[in-house]
Amino acid sequence: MRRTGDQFMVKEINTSIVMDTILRYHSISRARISEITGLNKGTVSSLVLELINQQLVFETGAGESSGGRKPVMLQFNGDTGYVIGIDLGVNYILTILTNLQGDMICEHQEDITGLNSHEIIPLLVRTIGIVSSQAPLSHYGIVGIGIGVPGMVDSEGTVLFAPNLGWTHVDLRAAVQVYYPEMPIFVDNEANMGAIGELQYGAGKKVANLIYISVGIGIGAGIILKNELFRGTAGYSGETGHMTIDADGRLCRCGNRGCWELYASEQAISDMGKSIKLNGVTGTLESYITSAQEGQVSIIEAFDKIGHYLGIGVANIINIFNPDLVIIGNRLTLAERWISQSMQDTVKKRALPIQRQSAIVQFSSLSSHSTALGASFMAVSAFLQKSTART
Amino acid sequence: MRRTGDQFMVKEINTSIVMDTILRYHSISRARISEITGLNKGTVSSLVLELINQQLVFETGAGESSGGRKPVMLQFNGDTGYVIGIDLGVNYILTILTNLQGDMICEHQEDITGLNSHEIIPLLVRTIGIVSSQAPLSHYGIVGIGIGVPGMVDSEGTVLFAPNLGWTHVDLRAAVQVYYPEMPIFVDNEANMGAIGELQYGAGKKVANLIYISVGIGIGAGIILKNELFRGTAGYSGETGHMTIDADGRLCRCGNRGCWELYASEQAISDMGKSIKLNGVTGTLESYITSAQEGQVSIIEAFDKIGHYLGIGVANIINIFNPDLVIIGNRLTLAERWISQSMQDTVKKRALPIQRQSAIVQFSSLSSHSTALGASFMAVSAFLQKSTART
DNA sequence: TTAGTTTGTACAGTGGCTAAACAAAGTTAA
DNA sequence: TTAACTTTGTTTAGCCACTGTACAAACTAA
Repeated sequence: MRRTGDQFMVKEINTSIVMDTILRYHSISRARISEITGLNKGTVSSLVLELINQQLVFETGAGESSGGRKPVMLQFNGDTGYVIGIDLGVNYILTILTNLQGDMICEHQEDITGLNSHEIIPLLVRTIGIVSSQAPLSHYGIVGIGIGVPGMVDSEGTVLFAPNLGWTHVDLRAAVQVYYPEMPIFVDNEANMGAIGELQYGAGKKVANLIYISVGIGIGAGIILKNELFRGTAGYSGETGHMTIDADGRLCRCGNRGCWELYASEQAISDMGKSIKLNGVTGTLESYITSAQEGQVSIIEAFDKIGHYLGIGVANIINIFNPDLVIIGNRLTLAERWISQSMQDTVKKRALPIQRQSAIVQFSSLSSHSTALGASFMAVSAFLQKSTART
Repeated sequence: MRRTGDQFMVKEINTSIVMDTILRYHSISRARISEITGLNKGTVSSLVLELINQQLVFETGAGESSGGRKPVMLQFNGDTGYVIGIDLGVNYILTILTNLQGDMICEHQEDITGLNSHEIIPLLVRTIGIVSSQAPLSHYGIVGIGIGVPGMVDSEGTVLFAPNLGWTHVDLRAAVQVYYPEMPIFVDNEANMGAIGELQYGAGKKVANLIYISVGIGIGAGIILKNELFRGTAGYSGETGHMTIDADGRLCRCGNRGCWELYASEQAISDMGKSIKLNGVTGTLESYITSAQEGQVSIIEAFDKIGHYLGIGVANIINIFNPDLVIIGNRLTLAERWISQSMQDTVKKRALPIQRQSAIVQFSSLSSHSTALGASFMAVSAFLQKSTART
């Protein structure tokens, strides 16, 4: 049943409050923490002492006096440990190393075009080794690995279905765990990781309800509600790409008709491209962007149309969730310049007036790093939770 | 900032766990509660003693022995207080009186067709008086009032916009509070109340993620995620009726095109009815149902179509949320017989296979009482929370 | 120098929890 | 019938994290 309350729970809650306060204010004294949180000065002192002993917090010296004894300033010790975040894309692996504050130390990218899972996983493990070796010496070392995958992932870290990788039932967590038996490893959908990345380090820093829409070959969404990832009953929420926006529309490979991703994804621009008279365009998103930069009108109009359809789905999401923020991420952000205007116009036209007032729609501010950063934060979060739990 | 942990919080949490356990098992001994919850026997004893002193729980006598001393069975004292739940509909007020377990003691309905807010509110207050007078003598008496309204409601209980009532900015809570100055009063959207009603007393009793779709003149949704109502950032979530399901569809009064409620609501059936050759049909939902009962094919086909479009939106919601359960409520449930089949067929076709496995779609099991019961539960919930809080 | 302010620690007291002991009340079987 | 065992619910001692208060240390300002 539910966890019962006892003194350890109280301490855990309060330690976490103290920690969050230090993180939020960056540099703060014990006295201020006590004031802000409402915790007794003595309580704060004793909790901070433990955090210092764990090397999670350190004293940076005296701060400015406001007419009395100078405060001793505290800071989170971001470099006491490091984590690895991996964005396993359709044709690339992006592996990054960050400290506990999300500062990126190094990154490494590999092309995986045409490889199958038996080739990809060893390569992925190799990238972990490469960035690990770049980690500065620290008290805790590497404390966790997060991996974002373009497909459905169950709670055990098994990739159930990743159509664009051609994977079904690949137990990715276990496969990596073999190489790092003691390491906490977190595998989740790429859109969920992206949503967390934006919430923690991107545009959604001070926001409670955020929908991250990952627009690549298909469309997926990471849903953050009340500051928490919402995964759905079985972990399959956010399949917004298969939301019907045209009841009698084109047939989708999912069996449904008029799915959003048929009209507003990388796939959609390719489909449009085929029917446009091309001059030297090869069919990749990048090639269409080049054409648009060169001023080819038919391509620019195609992007405009994509933006319109993107806006229809975004407006639906706003009407359903009433979020603070909708963030468009993943590959299609490359075409922001040609998509943004028509998308925003359509959202303005289609979302209810009362929703528009509060909801903001924007493109990812972390560009191509949302997923990797989110994945790394999963590991950070688990590490801090474990650290502040019962001693 | 966040609430800090202290011994009172621990007690509150554990009291609430004990209370929930008693409610769930209906009749249970202290020893079993201790076993189930993991709380120490002494802790359970002392918490139960307080609940008994507050008359929230009582001992019903000895239970069956399992080879030792007979246990003393405990039960929740549902009749220690009563609450009022009100479903303010477009042309009716349904006011019910329930005990703290949701058992309905009496109900009262009034027709409000053609009345404005200055006439409706006094009438609503009068219905409160009528059902109040039916309340049996109890220790706490009437402990709260909940009201469900067909429109957007802010956190202060002001009805911001209720198009079908013709209300804008009516401070309903304050208006009722005048008559009952000390009474806790909760005003919320009718779909939110319905969702809570189904979660507590209806089909969604053992479910974490439930979407209640209220299909009346328009469509609204109450969203329960992780056992909690999700209201959105400003409280305007669930405006699913204005989700686009046909990108180039008909114009809606909201300014958008192809809104779901144009195709799958009471309004939709009326619109269809106009273009059907009628024999004696007057244009109300009831009249169409009568025609369908009489076997008029064009009407039956119209309902079938409504079911199809209802299914499209439901499939979208399933793909987005991955819920345990979707419940269709409000007026259109009257036509369940003619709508259900085509709706279920469409959902089966349109929701992703993996979602279908877990999600169930059904019509309300509380029929027309979901909203009133949900409203009454809001009051029960607040009362119990207050009672188990710090003494 | 002195008075006042601010910071952080020390210490007693509170209260809710746990573990263990125990009394009461039952069953089971020789 | 009696003895041994089980189960229930209360009591008691001890633990631990919190709070409030007192206080020393360190600083500002007049």
